[in-house]
Amino acid sequence: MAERTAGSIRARVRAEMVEEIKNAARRQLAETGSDLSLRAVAREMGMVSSAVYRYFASRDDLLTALILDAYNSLGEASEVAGAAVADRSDFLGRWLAVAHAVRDWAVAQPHEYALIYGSPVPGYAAPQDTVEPSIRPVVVLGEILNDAHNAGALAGRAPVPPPTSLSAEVRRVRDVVAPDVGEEAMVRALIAWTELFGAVSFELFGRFHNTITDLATWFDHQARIMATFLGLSD
Amino acid sequence: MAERTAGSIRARVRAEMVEEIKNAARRQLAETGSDLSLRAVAREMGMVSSAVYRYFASRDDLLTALILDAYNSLGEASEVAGAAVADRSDFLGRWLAVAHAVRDWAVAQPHEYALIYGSPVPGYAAPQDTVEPSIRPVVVLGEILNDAHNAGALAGRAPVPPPTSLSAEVRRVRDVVAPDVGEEAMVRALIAWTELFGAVSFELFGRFHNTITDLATWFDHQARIMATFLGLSD
DNA sequence: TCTTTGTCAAGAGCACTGCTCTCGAATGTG
DNA sequence: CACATTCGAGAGCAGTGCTCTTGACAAAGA
Repeated sequence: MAERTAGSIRARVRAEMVEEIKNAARRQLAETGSDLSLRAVAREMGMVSSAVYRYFASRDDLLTALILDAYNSLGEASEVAGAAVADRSDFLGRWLAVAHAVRDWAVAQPHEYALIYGSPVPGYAAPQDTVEPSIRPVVVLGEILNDAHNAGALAGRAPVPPPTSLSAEVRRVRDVVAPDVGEEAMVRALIAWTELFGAVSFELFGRFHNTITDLATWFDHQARIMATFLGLSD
Repeated sequence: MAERTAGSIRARVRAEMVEEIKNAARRQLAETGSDLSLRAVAREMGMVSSAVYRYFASRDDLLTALILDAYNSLGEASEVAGAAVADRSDFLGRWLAVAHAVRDWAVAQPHEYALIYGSPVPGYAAPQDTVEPSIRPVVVLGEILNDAHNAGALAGRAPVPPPTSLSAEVRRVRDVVAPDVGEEAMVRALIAWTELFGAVSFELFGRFHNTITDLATWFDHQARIMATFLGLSD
C-alpha cells in the first residue's frame, strides 16, 4: 500500500509532477484544439508515455482532472466577480459582473469551456465529484436573485406558474439556490441560466459567424435584457 | 476525367454506396457515442478500410457529409412542423410547434445534434456549404415573428434599443430573417433562439441531471415563457 | 468481337494512438 | 546499511487514419 505521507518529499514531487502534466495537457489542448494525446504530453515533458500512467490511470482520468479543474476555475471566477461588486444592493451590477465573468473566462480558455459545456466526450461519464463544482456559478447567480428578492428589488412579473408535474422539482432547486424567491422567479432564473450559457456556447462555437461580430457588446446588451427578464433591472 | 453521367449505372451504384456508408456511419455514431472510426464502418460493410476512400476523401469528408445531412434534416423538421399548423394566425402555436420540433429531432438523434451543436470537432472548419442549411430553423422562426408583427399580434414591449455598434448588424439579420419587425424585436428573437438551443443542449448534455427529470414538460413550459418574452402569447 | 479505359476492392505498410508489462535504477525509510 | 517502494524506460499489442500498389472487373470504343 502506498503510504503517501502528507508532507513527504516524494508526495510533494509527485504533486508537482501531476500539476506539470495537467499544465502540459492544457497547453496541448489549446494548441491542437481539443485533441488530447497522452503520448504527446509525455513527449513534451521529455518522458516516455508509460511513465505518465504512474500519475494518471488512463487518458480519461487525466481528462477528468482537467474537467474538474475547469469547473472549479470557472466557479471561482464567478464567485470572485460576484463578490467584487462593492454595492451589494446593485443587483443588476452583480448579475452583469457574474455574467461577464463567465463569458470572459470562456473566451480566455475556450477549450476548457468546450470540455465542460460542449458535447460530452465519447464514452465518458461525469463522475459524481463534478456535480458540486459545476453548480458554483449557479449558486452565485441564485444568491443575487435571493438578495434582490429580500430587498424587494425583484420586479414582480405576471406569474406563470409551472405545471404541477414540475412544481416540486423547481421548488427543490429553489430551496438549494435561492430559498426565498417564488417558484415563478426560479423558473425565470433557470431560463436565464440556460440563455447565458447558450450565448457563450453560440459565440465560442462560431454560431454567430458572419452575423454578429462585436460579440462583447452583443453579450452585454443581451445580458442586460435578460436582467430585465429576470426582474433585476434598476 | 470522370464522366459521371447523370443517369449512368455506375453513378447510381456509387450514389447508393455513398448513402450506405453514411448510414453505417450514423449507426456507429449512435452506438459508440460520437466516436466515428472509418475502419469500423468499413468492417460493418464487409469491405476493407481503403475501399471507403473511393467514396470519401477523408474521415473529415465523411463527417462533413453527415453534418450537412444533419443540418438539412433538422431544417426540414422545423419547416414541416411550422407549416403543419393549420391556423396561420396562431403564432404561439406555430412557435411552440417549431420549438418542439427542434427538441424532438434532437432527442431522437442526439449524436447528430451533438455533431452540429456541440463543441466543434478538433481541427474541423465548417465549409461554407453548411451555412445555408444551418439557418433553416432560424428562417422558420423569423417567418413566424414577421407574420405576427404584420398581423399586429406582436406585443410591444418597452423597447431597449441596441447600442449603435450593434444596430447595423442586427438590422442586417433582420432584413434576411424577419424584414418587417423592429430592431428591438429582432434582438429578442436572437435571444429566444439562443435560449432554445441552450435548453436543448442542456437537456442532451446532461446539464439538468438530477435537477429536472420531466424534461419534456420543462421544455414546453420554458418555451411558452420565451414566447411571452418574444411578445407572441395571446 | 476484341481492346482499351476507367473504376473498384484488396492488401501491405507507415506513423500514430491508448495501454500493459517487465526490468533495472533511483530513492526515501526502517 | 539494507529493504521496500517508487519511478522511468523500453518493448509490445491492438487499434486508428491514410497512402500506394496490384489485380479484377465492367463499360465504352474500334
